[in-house]
Amino acid sequence: MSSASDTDRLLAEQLLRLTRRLHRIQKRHMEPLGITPAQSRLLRLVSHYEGEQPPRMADLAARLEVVPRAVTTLVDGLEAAGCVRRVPDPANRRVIRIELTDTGRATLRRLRNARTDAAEEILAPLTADQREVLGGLLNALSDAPAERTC
Amino acid sequence: MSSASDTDRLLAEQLLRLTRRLHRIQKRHMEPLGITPAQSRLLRLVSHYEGEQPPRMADLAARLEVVPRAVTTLVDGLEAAGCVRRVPDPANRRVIRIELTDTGRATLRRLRNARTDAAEEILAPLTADQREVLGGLLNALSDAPAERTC
DNA sequence: TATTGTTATACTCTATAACTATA
DNA sequence: TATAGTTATAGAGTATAACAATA
Repeated sequence: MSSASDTDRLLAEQLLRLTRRLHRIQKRHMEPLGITPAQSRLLRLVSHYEGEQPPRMADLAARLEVVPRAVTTLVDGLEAAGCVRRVPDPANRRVIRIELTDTGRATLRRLRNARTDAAEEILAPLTADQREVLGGLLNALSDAPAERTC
Repeated sequence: MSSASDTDRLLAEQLLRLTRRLHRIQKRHMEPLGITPAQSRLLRLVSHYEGEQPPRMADLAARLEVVPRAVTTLVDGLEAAGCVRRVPDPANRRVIRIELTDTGRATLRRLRNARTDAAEEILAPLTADQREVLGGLLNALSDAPAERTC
């Protein structure tokens, strides 16, 4: 006997278990680049602004769904690695804009392979069709529409 | 233009983003019970041994896919909350077995609602059919067969 | 007074390494 | 010598609260 809420709890549990594995795998693939998974997400987010005005700290926090304080630490790390630059906004001197550096762009290219390898490793058991179905379901589950990769 | 590896990277990303949300939601639902999500997982795992011999620390670590040291802290917390008991194994005095207490069983019952609510909250956008498909895919993705809930 | 980002602090989760007590 | 669990330590990720600078 199993009810619908049994299934739902199990689903949530499997989701978390799977993601713990994915996180471990990503970390392992990214370690040689000196970038943590959270820094990688932030770096890619910054790259999405290329061509527009660079994002503010607050923009990044909102898009990552974390508090601004969390972004400070991530940017500290990326700035120390030379991947981004803090640039004060002349129009509003409270605002700091985060610019991608050439090093950052190079790191992103190397990161792409690491992320691909990690994704392949976790998704290996699924066929291309199944991956598409999974993508559709995950899309339906997120409030916001999917972010563009690369 | 998007390649298969684009899709895969995006999928991994969505998975992690979704799970960060789920983790936040679970935490919020469990906070009133004084139990963290990781403690909740351990507590449920211990309950799966009811009727058999209680699990050793090493068993729990293996099943949770973490190092034994991580289990020590979780059991510390659950023991302080009165949910489990450390019982030395008389047959092998290096071994410690983790027994569920009545308080632990009561907490599990209350936890069940919290976990259901959290799961419903995150799965709300999906129909029952979609949830079933998702469950199948997640099952295919895990090496080990799905753990029993409850 | 409200906004932006920071310093200060803390907690969860997990890891590695070295140690203790058994076996 | 190998095993089971611990103490000690560290680091990633995230949070809240108080604060400085600016608007």
